[in-house]
Amino acid sequence: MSKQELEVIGQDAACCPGLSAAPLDEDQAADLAKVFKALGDPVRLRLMSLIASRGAGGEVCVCELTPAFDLSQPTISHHLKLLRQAGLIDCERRGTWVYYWVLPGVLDRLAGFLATSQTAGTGA
Amino acid sequence: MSKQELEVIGQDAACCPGLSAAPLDEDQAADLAKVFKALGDPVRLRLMSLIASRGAGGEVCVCELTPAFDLSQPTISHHLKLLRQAGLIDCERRGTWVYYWVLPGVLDRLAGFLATSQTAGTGA
DNA sequence: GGCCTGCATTGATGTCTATCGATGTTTCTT
DNA sequence: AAGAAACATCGATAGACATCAATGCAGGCC
Repeated sequence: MSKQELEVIGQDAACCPGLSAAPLDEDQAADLAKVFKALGDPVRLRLMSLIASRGAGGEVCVCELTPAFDLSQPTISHHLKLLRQAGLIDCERRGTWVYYWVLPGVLDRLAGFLATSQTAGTGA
Repeated sequence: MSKQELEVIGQDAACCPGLSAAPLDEDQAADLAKVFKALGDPVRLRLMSLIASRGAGGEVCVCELTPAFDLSQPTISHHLKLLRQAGLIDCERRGTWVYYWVLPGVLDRLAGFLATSQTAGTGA
C-alpha cells in the first residue's frame, strides 16, 4: 500500500496550537483543511465511523464496508483512498482481503485541536 | 440576519453517540458532514480561527476579517455565510458593521464527537 | 497454467464550489 | 435628501469532486 498520507494531525508534534488558541497561518490552515475536507462527506464519515467503531487496534475488511453503501465498489475504494491520503486511516493487504484501521490517536488529536479548553494530550 | 443554521452539533442534545461509538446512520452522517465540509476549506478554517481566538463571547468585525485575506470582499462574505449555515458561527449587525462570533459550545461538542474516549459533556 | 475473487486504478461525465465583478441593501453623515 | 461606507446578494465561470463502467492487478484455488 502506498505511502502518501499527511502528517498534519500526524504524530506527537501536536500539529498546531489549536483552532481557538491563535489564528492559523495559511500553511496550517491548508493542511488541516484537507483533514476536515476528508471528513466532510457523508460516505467518508460513515466509513470512518464503521472503522473507528471497532475500537483501538480494530480493523475492518473492505468486503464489509462496500456492501454497507448503495455505491459501486470503485467509489468506496476512492473514498477510502481519500481518507488514507488525509492521514486518518491506513490499510494492509492480507491474502485476498484488505483491512483498514484508524491511525492511532488521530481522532483524539483532531478533537484536541477543536476543543476550546485545550486539554487533549497525546492520548497514548 | 437570516436564521438558517443547522442544529446538528446544535445545543445540548449531543447530536450523536460519537464517531467511534457506533456506526452513524445516513442522516447523522449527512448532517455532520456539512459541518466538517464547512471546516474543510483553508479560508473558512482561518476565518474560524480568527473568530474563535477571540475567546468565548468574543466577536470580530467583518472589517477585520476581510483584509486578512487576499480575496475579494464577496468571497469572504460567502465563506462566512457557509460557516453560519453550518451552525458554527452567528452574526449581528451593529450600525454599519457586522460582528461574528463562534456559537457557544459548538467546537467542544465537535471535539467530543471526534474523541474516542468520549469525555466531553455539555461543555458549560 | 488457468480461472475466479477482492480490491485498486483509469477515463468519462454530471454536479458542486470557490472566486470574481457588478449590484443591492442598510446605516451613518452631512 | 444625497452621498459614502460596510456587507450581502446575484450571475457567470473555471476548477474540483463524486460517481460509474471498464479495466488492471494480486492472491487463492483447481
